[in-house]
Amino acid sequence: MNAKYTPQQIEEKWQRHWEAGKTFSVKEDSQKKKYYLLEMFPYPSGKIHIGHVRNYTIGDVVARYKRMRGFNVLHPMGWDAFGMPAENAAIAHGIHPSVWTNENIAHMKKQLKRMGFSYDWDREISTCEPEYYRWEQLFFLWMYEKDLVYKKTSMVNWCPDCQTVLANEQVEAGLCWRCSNEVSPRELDQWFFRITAYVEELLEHCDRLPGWPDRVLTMQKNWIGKSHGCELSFPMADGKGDIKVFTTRQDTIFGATFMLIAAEHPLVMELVKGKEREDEVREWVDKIKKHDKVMRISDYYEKEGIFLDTYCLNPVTKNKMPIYAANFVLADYGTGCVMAVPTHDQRDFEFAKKYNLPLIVVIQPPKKVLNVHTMTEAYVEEGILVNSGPFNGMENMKALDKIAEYLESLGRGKKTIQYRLRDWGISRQRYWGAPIPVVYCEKCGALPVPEQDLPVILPRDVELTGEGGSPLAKHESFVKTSCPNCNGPARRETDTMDTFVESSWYFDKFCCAAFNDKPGLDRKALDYWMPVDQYIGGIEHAILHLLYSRFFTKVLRDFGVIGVDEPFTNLLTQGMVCKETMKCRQHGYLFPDEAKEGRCIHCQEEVVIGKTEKMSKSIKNVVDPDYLIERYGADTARIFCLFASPPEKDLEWSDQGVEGSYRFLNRTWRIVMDYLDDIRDIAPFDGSSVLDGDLKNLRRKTHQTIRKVTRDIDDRFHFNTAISAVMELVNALYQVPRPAKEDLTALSVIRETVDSLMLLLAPTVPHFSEELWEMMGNKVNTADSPWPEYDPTVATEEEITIVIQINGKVRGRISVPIDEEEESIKSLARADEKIVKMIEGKTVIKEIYVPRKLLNIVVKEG
RNA sequence: GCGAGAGUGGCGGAACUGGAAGACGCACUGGACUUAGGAUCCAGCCCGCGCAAGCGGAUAGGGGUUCAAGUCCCCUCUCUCGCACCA
Repeated sequence: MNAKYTPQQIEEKWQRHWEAGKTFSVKEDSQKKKYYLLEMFPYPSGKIHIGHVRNYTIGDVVARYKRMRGFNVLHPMGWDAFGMPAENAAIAHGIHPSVWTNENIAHMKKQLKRMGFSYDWDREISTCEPEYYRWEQLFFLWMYEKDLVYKKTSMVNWCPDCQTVLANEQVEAGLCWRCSNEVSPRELDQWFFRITAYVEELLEHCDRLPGWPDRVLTMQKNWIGKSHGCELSFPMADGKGDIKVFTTRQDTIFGATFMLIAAEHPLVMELVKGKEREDEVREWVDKIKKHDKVMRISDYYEKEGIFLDTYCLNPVTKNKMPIYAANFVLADYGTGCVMAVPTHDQRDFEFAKKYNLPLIVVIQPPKKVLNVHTMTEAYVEEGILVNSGPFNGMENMKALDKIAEYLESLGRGKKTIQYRLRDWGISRQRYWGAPIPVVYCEKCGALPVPEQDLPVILPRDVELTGEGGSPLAKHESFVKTSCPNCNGPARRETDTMDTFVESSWYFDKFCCAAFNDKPGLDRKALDYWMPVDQYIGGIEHAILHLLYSRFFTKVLRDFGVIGVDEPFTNLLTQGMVCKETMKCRQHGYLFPDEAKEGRCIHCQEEVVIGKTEKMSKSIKNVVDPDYLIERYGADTARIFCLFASPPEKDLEWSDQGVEGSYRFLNRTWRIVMDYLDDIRDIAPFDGSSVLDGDLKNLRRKTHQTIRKVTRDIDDRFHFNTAISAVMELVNALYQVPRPAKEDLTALSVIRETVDSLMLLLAPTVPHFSEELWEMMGNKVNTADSPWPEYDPTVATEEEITIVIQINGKVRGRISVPIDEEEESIKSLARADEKIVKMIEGKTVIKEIYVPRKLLNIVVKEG
């Protein structure tokens, strides 16, 4: 008899069972309702960390639950296998990135299997294989044809540490998203995906994603950054041409007194060409260009500019406006030129003060009067227009449209929309990525690789030195090729694609992993499985990955490859796993096992407990999943991750909490084992006889628990409260006096409770549940059993407590049958000794009765 | 600066649409069983006064709406996250 709970043995047994029986492999089945559950696939960095454990446990519970509810569940797993760490490891240790990556994949796969996740491993994909990335090269060609791919020379974000370009989305406050080093500008030839072609749809569809957290949608909307405004043109004072600006504040046009141009803008040098100041301006521009982006956005640099010895005219006031180049104007937003209204824009105000430029107030606030001589900051609130010709006296916000129309009638402007979103630069000067399928011919220029020549396979035999630049550029047999147009000598593109390209369509590939005909995606399979019903991953991908995936889905839809507009119907962003940090004065940060009884194991110095932060190797506050599995088993790790906090919140790791979860499993195991011999051959209670007392209560509690757990999982993924409900049921089972062996009715009620417990726990602690379930003599595994149903009649309480309030304060409680009439409750309350005393001598103004909850008697003195 | 979210016992967290604040777990305290237990089972556990039944207070702080507010509204404070010279 297996009396003791030994997770290690049980877990291996069931994992073998699932693998041998291919329990979780799925096929399209038009008879069954599909459910596609996806967790963000991992980068194979080497080992699974607790963040993965949490993410995948949440997903696994939902997948297993939906399966028990009768859905045809697709729950795949794969590897986001291209990326820089592989290349860095190659440079540091002389291992080829593919070897490093594949070894990591093998190890992490083993770890995932040890967690008991219900993946369909037949669909495993690895994005670094040509069978995968060849299709994205094909999509690239199609996009090229549709003008959704283009090349341009541009200032790019260059990370000197990673030796590569970063997309705008990958620069965080001027720092590289990966290595946190400063990003500097650099001029490079880059390939771009025209994500801006879909900007309006990407924005509009945000409102069609009710299953996404508001936070993520807001972040996406802000990132897209739609602004309504005007494009205005200001004639040059010398009559030669004009300068165009974008503004959202055309209401302030009468106050525009000077013009600003981004320092990097080509117009700057054009305007001073041949003038006395040309050299001075060039020097200044060069200086500004050298400033790091990170410095320019901080307050470190003051606003500064340089006069270009040129004027334009304000189209409505006809005033002469001096033109300056300025360091704070963005070259790639709007037209790169800005009309400056110093009275109503703080930046322009500071600039005007510094260079002694004229101010004109055009908006007066409601309560005070602005004076250009005494103003200390720009007035940016709403007000009444002044000094604005025909618009004087209007509210500035209401004048926006009128002024736009007026400027339009003058032929000086038109309403436009600007977006913050820029196109997605995908060129990376790295080796370990998908080659961009392009060749350069001396005669014919840049040409896409013909479709029949795909895939462009990433060669294996390269030398990785870490000296910068792509190693592919030095690989002669890769680089040298012939022009598809003239057959003359040509060179291949040696940049590779941003790895976010692979993760923008992997969820499609999972639907048809084995499908290898053009275009690599099987429309029939996609039509069955897509969209993903539930996507789960970290909030850190709220913009990057999720926006790119949405874009790619729309592109593939327009190619007819897929039939959905949006890839992910519901999105859950799980919180981070945090833990307190520990420090020793001599040895710095300590790993958990470097501290024993509050002392450092190296020097016996007392350990200082630091603040709780996201688990990270660099501050050593990590927990090794392997250790957890060995010590407690995967089921304990799983249930703890779910129980400690709701999934969208951060989880604070607690070793004692893990112990508590382990204790709960042991406690449950013990009571089931205790009853095992008596209930193994007994069928669950079928409702054919009338129960009372403890048994009736236990059965009610059982059905209530089924109801609670079902709702908690279904409605809101609150696994923590679902688990606490199950704990209550176990506690209730312990409270029931042990029935006699002959009391078959009692034992059948116990059996019903134990069966329900195992089924309710099956998605959370699958090995544990399967083992006990099997021991109880069940023939069909929990994984293949239907989710338990509750009987609402059984779950309903018979006696309820009605709270009696006087003036909103709880003054008593009475116990009544569930269907007690309002009138009789009122008279019961009035008869209550305590209540009588409290309302004596007072006037009852009214009584508020909330059915089955409370009675509030409102009284007043006298 | 702009935007979003959060603030509840010693701790993690419950409280669904306004209706018993603190479920469940951890920690702690006591008891039982034990040679022993850091195993297990049972019980107690927001704060103040009280032997007690009870009374009063309490959901960051202040105000409001309501018969009734952790929940709705307004103001203030604190923290977290995202964007950040986007004209």
